[in-house]
Amino acid sequence: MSIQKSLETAVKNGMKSLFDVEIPSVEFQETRKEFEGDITVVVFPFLRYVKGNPFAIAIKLGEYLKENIEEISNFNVVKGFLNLIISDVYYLNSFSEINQNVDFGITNAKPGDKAVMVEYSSPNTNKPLHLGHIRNNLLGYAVAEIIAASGKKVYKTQIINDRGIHICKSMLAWERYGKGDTPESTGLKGDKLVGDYYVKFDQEYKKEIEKLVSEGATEEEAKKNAPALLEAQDMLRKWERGDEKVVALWKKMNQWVYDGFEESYKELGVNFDINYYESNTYLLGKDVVADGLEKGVFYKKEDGSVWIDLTDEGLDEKIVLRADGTAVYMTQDIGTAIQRIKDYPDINSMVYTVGNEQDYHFKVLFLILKKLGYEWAQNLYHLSYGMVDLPSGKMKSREGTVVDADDLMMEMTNTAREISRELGKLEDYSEGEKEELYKIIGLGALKYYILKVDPKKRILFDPKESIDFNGNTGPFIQYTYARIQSILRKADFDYSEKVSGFSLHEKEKELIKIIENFPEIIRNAAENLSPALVANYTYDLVKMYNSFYQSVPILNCENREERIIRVQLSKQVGEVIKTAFRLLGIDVPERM
RNA sequence: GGUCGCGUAGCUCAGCUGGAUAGAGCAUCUGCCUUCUAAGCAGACGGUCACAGGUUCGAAUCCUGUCGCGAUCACCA
Repeated sequence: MSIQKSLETAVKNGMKSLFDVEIPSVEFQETRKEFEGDITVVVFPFLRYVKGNPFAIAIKLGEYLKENIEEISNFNVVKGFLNLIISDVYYLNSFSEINQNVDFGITNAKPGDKAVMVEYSSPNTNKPLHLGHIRNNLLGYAVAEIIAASGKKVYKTQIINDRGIHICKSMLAWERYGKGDTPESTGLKGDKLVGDYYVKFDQEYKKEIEKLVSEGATEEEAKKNAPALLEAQDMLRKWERGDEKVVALWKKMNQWVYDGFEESYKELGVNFDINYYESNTYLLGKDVVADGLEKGVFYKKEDGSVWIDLTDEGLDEKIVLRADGTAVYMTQDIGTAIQRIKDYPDINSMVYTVGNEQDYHFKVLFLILKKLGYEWAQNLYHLSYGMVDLPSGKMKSREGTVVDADDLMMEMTNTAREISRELGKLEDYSEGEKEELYKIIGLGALKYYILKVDPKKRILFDPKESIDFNGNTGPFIQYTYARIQSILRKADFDYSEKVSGFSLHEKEKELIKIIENFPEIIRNAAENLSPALVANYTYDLVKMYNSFYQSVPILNCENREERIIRVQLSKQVGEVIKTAFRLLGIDVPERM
């Protein structure tokens, strides 16, 4: 279907008939804009098979192609670069096909195909979501959407870390100092309320340590023996025994947190198909360990702990079960992975969206699953991303140096409101419509800001320098979309017919070329688990469209056929923007 | 110390499996709103692609080493 594909065989045939050589592959690239042409064949690699002057070979090949390939209207040669000029007819036909495709860019999953499970977010229930979670959620959600658009069924999931000492700390502090406070009574979001008690615990704990130290204890002893910690540990034991009172409190406070998270997720525009809870999964994996012992994948040390030796793979030995038979993090993750395949037999691939601090953990996890002989273990991916750092360093929730997710989203909306009011283009919108729009723009700015960066790079976020709304930003792209919609609203004539018989403007041709790439970009982004590829593609497209928009009249174009193709192009660009942004989880406005 | 990742313009980032004179945005400066939304467009300024070797017709891209930053190397999760 693509011209490149048919050109490849043509070039091979040409080399065969001209020089009697077999060329294994042909390298194409877009012709640089300082030269005339659309696609360039790099002739240098052929020198390995044909002796001679690259310039002369290129000329001969060019003549052959012009002669034999209908779409090639002309060519020129610069050094070893054969620049081919593709006829307008090709581009018009190609665009017409795209234009008729309602879901251009999207490949639908075929029934019976294997599915992918994408895990992201995976919060702790003792503190609210912060900027780091935002990156995680946006990446995970976008990657899930992109994989789905590339033709696979996707399940989105999160594993909620709802048990452990941290949540007991919040519970304890709430019991001690909470005086029965609830989200309703305080007006606080549930996750915020619980988070506050987590901080409160830490403060009290520190005070107790200081007190013990002043009474003569060493720092070590004080940390271990502070009453608050002992009580929290006691609470955890009670929880594990199923103590009714503790479990009830645990359920109540976790529910507050879930309600709070739900609000944040909704605001952020992400969702999940299935939730897993650690309270259900933390015991998983132990039987697998027994199985692995039998197979000889693991071995037991004298004290009874179970290990895997990965030194042959250049890694260390790693514990998979404690001497007392309890599970470690790794045990749990092994068990959970297997459980998921049991729960959803149609999946054979999983993507874990987790920060790069856990690179090692996932390397080991995947290796263990492979050694245990699960064939789906070949298709496990760690979508590893860099931390979001503040100028002051790492975010630490206990020290209060965090950028809260809800606050940040609200600030972005506020900024959008200010800018929008200043521009004053929406007098006829109702307050409700305006507020909705500010949210779309503010969140668009935030999401694009984070997603346009290669996931594996770390992001330095300076809260004092607000996120931009001009240039390579979400609002810039949204603005272009809105502009296009404005044109479409005004286009009160039938522009559905396929037109021809005129020569394409340079910008029109460039636009078609970029649009043609969209499906390839999605495939690429899915394969590389990189929404940034989609973001940057969209930017390039929009940049080109704006240039087109400024340099030619669209609705006011004299020639009827050209007017039609320009409106069609505008509409198509709008659709690609909309689709691309949908994959990134960003909305587009009709006006702004 | 071992392992992994990153290092491109003053700042934030693109640059696909090696290809022609390394591209955008922000910031600074110049132009463009009586025509379809100026959150825009056109242009100027700005680079020893961290450094040193190597591979080859050709290296920001691949390999090796050095330096810098980060992460990790828990019977924590």
